[in-house]
Amino acid sequence: ENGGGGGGETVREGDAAAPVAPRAGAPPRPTITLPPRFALESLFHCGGGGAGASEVSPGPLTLVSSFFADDPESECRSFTQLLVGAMNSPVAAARRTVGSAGEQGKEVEKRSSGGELESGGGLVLLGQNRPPSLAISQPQYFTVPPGLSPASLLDSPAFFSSGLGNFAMSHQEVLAQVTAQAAQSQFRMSSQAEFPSPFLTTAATTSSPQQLIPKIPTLKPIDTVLESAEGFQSDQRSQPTTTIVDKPVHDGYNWRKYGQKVVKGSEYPRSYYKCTNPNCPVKKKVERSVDGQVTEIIYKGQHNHQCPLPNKRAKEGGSLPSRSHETNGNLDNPNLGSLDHDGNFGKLNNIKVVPITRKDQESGYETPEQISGSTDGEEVADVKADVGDDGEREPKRRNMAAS
DNA sequence: GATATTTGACCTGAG
DNA sequence: CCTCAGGTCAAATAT
Repeated sequence: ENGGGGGGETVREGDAAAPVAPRAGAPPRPTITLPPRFALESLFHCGGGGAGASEVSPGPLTLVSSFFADDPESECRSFTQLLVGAMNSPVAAARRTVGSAGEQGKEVEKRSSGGELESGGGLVLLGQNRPPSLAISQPQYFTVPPGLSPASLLDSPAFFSSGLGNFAMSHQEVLAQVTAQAAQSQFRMSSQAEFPSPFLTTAATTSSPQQLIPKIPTLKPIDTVLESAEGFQSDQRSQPTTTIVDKPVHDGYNWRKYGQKVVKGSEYPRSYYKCTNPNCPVKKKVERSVDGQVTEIIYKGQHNHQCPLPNKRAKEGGSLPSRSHETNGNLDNPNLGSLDHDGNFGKLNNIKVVPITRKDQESGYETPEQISGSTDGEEVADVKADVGDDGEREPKRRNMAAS
């Protein structure tokens, strides 16, 4: 049963362990050193960031989306598009047909066809919620961006060498790879485009898009060297595994780990985090390999607050400087628009944003628009229906107390 | 002492 | 109804 296959994932821990191993000459495995929290924050959510950055903190996804939409030149498409493309590709199709796809496959399929959020609590993959306005460049077929793309991905040994011979590669694996790689690209793209962060700027100005991949990691860091991930390093064409790096829990917000568990599907333990903000319902699940490399991150809900200041700890919570209106319960920040599902994106591997559903939505902060560019009343309806209370959870313990 | 993490137990929902 | 798996709680422990 170890089959899970997934496992292998080919994650070479050894390498990962060696964060910085600039093998002379060969730039094979760039180390990913992410900038300290503030960098990420400024990059993705807390918007603050850079001077030039829009004052509103657009969600990472939004950024990404808008970036792509904005920059056709890059030929890079949104993650969704990438996925779509991947799914539409013969190979993907073949895989689907094969039926090896698991639940995830279903999700993807749905997305590829509708591109809409699964309000039912489905996962929303990165870039999924591009607002209609941004969905423009959605190709019916997908084009392959030079720097990275489903095609190259599919074309890559990662996919083919292992999958070609046999479509045994689980859909999940494929998805993971696509996701990760796309995320990588988005990450760097958005970084360049939207955030003139010193780090990024430097990287952006000094390297070509493609070079950025390896570069990003080098964005350097002040002191926080996050583990490196295989996926990131070497060229995207040959990395089977998609481990990205970064300190799992730092995306600008403060998280408190409240649990960890080994899930069946993955051999890696999954950690559960909650946003430390008092009323923030956001949670996230982080899966990491034994090395601590993040293999998957799933966000749930939306922050009902601005992200804490970089230097300060979350506790300050509400005292964010000028962050305009953070209407509680309704951050309808136009920019956040489609997704700011809490600015996540900090991590790159598999990033999923899950709309709060039922019990998770105690606060019901999200709005349909935010969740998916498409208005999906369901979500909200659900939220409201369930959100009777303020946010306190009165879950199971009730029973305990009763007894 | 306060806060965060770890970890085993418990609860819930799905099959 | 039972079992399994995922998710969460909260005491213990660490920082």
